[in-house]
Amino acid sequence: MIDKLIDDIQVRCSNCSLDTLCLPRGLSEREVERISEVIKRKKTLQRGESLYREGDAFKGILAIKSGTAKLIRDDQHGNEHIINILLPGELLGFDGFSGNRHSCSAIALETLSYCELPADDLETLCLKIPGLMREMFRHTGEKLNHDSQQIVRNKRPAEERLAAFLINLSERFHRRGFSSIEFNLPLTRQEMGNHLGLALETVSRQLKKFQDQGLITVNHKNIQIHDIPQLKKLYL
Amino acid sequence: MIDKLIDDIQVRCSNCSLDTLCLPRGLSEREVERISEVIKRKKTLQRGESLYREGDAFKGILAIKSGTAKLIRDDQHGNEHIINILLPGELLGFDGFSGNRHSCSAIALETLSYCELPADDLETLCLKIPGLMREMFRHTGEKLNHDSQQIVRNKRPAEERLAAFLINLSERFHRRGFSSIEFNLPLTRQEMGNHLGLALETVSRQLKKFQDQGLITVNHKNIQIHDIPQLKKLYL
DNA sequence: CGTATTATTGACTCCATTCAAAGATAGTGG
DNA sequence: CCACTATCTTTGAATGGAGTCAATAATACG
Repeated sequence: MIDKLIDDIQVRCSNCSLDTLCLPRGLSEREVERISEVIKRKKTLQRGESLYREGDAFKGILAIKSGTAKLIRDDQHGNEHIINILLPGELLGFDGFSGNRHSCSAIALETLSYCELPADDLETLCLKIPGLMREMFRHTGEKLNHDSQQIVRNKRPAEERLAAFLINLSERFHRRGFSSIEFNLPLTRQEMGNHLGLALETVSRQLKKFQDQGLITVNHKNIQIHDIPQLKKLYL
Repeated sequence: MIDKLIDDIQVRCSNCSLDTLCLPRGLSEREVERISEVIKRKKTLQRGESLYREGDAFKGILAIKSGTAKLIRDDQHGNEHIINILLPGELLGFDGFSGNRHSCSAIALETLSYCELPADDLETLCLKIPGLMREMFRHTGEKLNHDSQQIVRNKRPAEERLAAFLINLSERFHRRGFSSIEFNLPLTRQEMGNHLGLALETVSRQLKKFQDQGLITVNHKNIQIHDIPQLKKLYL
């Protein structure tokens, strides 16, 4: 009973600490109020549990509230390919837009809570709230840009890919109020490899090389970045 | 004067031979009539001319009427990366959805004619024609799927990438009423390399290998596919 | 017909993968 | 609390696929 009340309060986007990052970012106060009425707070997941699986029916656009997730596709050889990493305030589910079936799976990388803008309401809501439609288009556009950027980046040498990945994480953590120079990788070496198109050994060796060069300090999943400009130089 | 009349007639989607492939595919007859009123027929382009350039303001969603185009991003080293190839009836421009600026350039690969659904009308039209909004979402979803598929495929060996590329072209030509076993590549070896993340020499060698294996016959840009199932086996 | 672009082919090189083994960490249950 | 196991990470050595360099050939174009 109390839990339900708390949920009702927390799910209001205007009370959410992520309102400057998440869907509300591009919406007016009134518009946020209206989408708040249909946004559903979903149950918390543990590492390894899925937000949705490839082939699932599209149920709605999701927003990470806390924790991180990976967006993956499995190939015919049983290898996992990580298309993207999702941080709090980021949206996912757009891969379900075509054919109303998801073409990717979304898996929690750690304890994760999230919200859902149900598919049923999405269309009606877009008609009533033009700002929402614009935001949906903008977000899909950003996803497209991310993917094409990824296609380009994956052709570069291991050193550049990893440098770009670290800086990208750093900047995204920073925008969420975390430190940009010290954070924990939400991924294993294997997963970083899957994301960057490298063998896990290559990731390990490359991290060590950055450390030997004094650019970073690696301690298992903990990363300290000492020289952001130098790291950026490697791929810019 | 006469030209203008012809244009007015041709631009009506219901009279267009591509109406089963292009935007009209997912729309009712009435809906097609309504979008026809705002669709603009654009002037014909020659090889190398651009439909839009990276950084350009988003002006609308485009549809290829005849000819082919490439969607590219240039990296910091002046290398061109081909994100996608566009055939008649296919839509492009979605990379302009975020920030109202294009993040890619679209360049004609041969003489090309195309239509435009202007950005100004897009939003109002989506509000009036729910089917159009659904179609826009579906198309962006398909673009996302294509890109993530590309990310996965680009990690595979050269042989698989090229086989998949040839079969993909074959099937898309087929859907447009062309032969699936004989067609002209709209790309140079260099461009195929740029698309598949390979050196042009690798493309050339790999094509020769397929030919030596009796899978295809290559004659400059002309390709004859002799054994589609075997070619598919290489990557499935 | 000459020039520029595009394609083929060979030889060499190198970056990243693969294979292999050892070391470290976290989680589990006795 | 510690042993035990599974998972993850590091490091080395060898291999190989594709890139680079270079020269030639073929084609398209003005």
